[in-house]
Amino acid sequence: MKYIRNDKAIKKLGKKVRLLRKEQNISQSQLSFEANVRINQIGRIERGEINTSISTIIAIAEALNVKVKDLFDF
Amino acid sequence: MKYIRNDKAIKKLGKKVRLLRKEQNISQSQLSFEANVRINQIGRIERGEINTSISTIIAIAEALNVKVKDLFDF
DNA sequence: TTAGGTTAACCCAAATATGGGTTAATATAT
DNA sequence: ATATATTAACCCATATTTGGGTTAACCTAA
Repeated sequence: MKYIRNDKAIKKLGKKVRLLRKEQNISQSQLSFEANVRINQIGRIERGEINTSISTIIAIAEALNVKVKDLFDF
Repeated sequence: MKYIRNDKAIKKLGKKVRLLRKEQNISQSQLSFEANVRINQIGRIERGEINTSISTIIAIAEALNVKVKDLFDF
């Protein structure tokens, strides 16, 4: 991951997504469908494995019915 | 831009970056140096041309001395 | 006008994310 | 214990970002 400058924040973001998803009692599969992001990506994002894009994060935030800024309040 | 689902938000983000940069009276070149992101990327992000990564946005936020969430308050 | 600084607009190679699929592991319920 | 659902962990091809560079356009001051 040569272009990743801050993997701690990426992991925090992943945990935040997982937390919000769990709070709403939905599976990765359901979030995948709602956000139109492949379940592979959802998993990788939650595990903090990838440096995902703004567009993907926006789609996930919308699917979780939260503001994008709520995913970054750390 | 096949993976971009929300180009309006990407354009808003670019405008926000440019606004904050102008407010601090620094050039793209200076922001590029501070964030360790190439000036090409800074320009493309400000113009809303690309769907940049979380890592790059975090680096830019830090260079602008703002919270990441401040870039998404729209 | 001229020089210098700033930004835009290209090009290319490499790194990474994404989509799409499969299979294994793990948890959960019956 | 046995299904069933959920998640992890792979693989690959393709799309996109990023780095790195160059050149042009535009502005501003000397």
